[in-house]
Amino acid sequence: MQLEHCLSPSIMLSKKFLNVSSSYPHAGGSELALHDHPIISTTDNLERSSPLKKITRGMTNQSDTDNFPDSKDTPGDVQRNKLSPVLDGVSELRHSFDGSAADRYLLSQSSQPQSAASAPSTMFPYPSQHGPAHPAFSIASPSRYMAHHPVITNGAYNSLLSNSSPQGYPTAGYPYPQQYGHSYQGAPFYQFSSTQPGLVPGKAQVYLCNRPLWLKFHRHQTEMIITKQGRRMFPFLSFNISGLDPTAHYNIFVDVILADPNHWRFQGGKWVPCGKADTNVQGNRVYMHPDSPNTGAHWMRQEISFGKLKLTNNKGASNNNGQMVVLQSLHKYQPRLHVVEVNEDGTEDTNQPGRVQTFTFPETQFIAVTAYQNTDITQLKIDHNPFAKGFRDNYDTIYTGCDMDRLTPSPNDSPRSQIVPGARYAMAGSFLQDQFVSNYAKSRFHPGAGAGPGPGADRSVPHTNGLLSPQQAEDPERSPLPGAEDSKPKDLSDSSWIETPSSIKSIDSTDSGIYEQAKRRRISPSDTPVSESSSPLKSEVLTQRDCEKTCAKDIGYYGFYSHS
DNA sequence: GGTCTGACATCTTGCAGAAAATAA
DNA sequence: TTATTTTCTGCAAGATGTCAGACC
Repeated sequence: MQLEHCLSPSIMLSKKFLNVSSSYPHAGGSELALHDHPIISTTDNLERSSPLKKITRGMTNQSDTDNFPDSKDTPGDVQRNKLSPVLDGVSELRHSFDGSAADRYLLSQSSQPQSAASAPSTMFPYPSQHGPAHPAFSIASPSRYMAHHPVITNGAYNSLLSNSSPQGYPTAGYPYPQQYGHSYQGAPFYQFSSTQPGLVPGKAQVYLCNRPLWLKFHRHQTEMIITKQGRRMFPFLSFNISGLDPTAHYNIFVDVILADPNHWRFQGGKWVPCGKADTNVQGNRVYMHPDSPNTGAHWMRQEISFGKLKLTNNKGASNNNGQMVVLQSLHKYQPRLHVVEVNEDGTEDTNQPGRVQTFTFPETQFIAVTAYQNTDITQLKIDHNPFAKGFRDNYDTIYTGCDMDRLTPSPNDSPRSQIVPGARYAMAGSFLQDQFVSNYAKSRFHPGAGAGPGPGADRSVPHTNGLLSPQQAEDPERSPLPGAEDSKPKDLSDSSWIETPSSIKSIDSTDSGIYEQAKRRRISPSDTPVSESSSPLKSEVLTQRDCEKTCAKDIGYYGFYSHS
């Protein structure tokens, strides 16, 4: 076997990148109205004559099992998909509870429009846009459209970012070269209209599945650790796609490009630009989904997760198996999703235009770091990443009981728990649970039980329109279930999370606010000591214990999960 | 002084094999 | 009763943030 065939397509793609100097493209496309949420998506008809495609299939398929078991068509997946219509039946209720959880289950194309209309719009499609606006990527000839260190410049949405950023980092003022796909319409299921400028009916729509979690981090300016051996992203990129031709074949991959031309530094508790970014760094910037190439039906059937994607600062990592993306510390990056229609054998069809679609989600921007700078980010990581559970304070004494409860296997609880056999796994947290489900589970835990912010209160980021200012993001539609309103769940969390404006709290939280408070007090230098007697922690513990008793008896609790 | 690196403790994940349950 | 499937258990590998020290 030729050595070249052993390489990941992403590696080979990156090789093409290396031959091109970086630039700051300014395509200057027309910018659509930008309302509540900016959409940055491009689709380009690019060159298509890639020899790479010919080797894609074999290599990626080979890595399917090893690298991406979650994306396979496991029985659990099938089961999950079968459940979708049923889950849709309670989607409206879930939206009342928790937008992130609803996101998860509203992915089904059969989702009910009426539900969507009343939903807090935590997830909505980002339709691709067609036209040579942003330097979208082409499998066939990536170098032509993207340098190895391409930069997307900050534009309209960054004004929103800067407005919403607690650090107030200056990000605006850089003309965005991309066209915006469409403006946010306020509904999670945006229907294409051929009359809309810049949109092409029948083209793919992409949902950022774990958008609420991304927004939480984005509020504080997401940081991603990069190490020599590679560090996984958290949150990781996870998408759902619709609008593909079920029978056509597609390659789906992610690349990471510079989000702005600055070198960043964490100073005075906030990120500030400091000099120019080094755009000459070479290395792999593309991560091909192991399932690629595959049919549109395959991609649309299941979540497309990039949980195994690793970030590294090791330039020599380019010759790994393509699992690692080489970045530079203290630079801001923007991941992008690319959907490329290919022939059944994985080769590109050179005769048809419009087969490359690129999607950019501003909330997934992050600054690469070798050590966390912002303690808020650290805390969010600890709170939401199951692997970091060991760093959660009071986990054993406070959290275990509720954790057990909230993860009690339920038919609908977690797609993940359906995939993994055994109660042990159902009980255990997982990325998916943490990213999508535990919010939901927490809602279960406090179905109007007046549980306060404990597990179920969110202290940081609203899930409605995460790029909005906290004031904007206050979701009037986020009405709790009857009873939850009476509980005034915000009260305690408001008092416990000092740094975070109360207005951006939501009931969407992956984890307990209890230990979050404890840790926040411990870590945050700006925190003021809270006397034990008056600590909300104690009251929350009591509340939580009460909840443990009541939840088990709560008929509504089970009814909420009942399919019938 | 800022940034990077590697060791560390803790936890999750994934796999293999055993045990239990079910079907033929 | 036997074969197959499902569930459970144990363990190694891997992922996490922290911390101290090295590097620039």
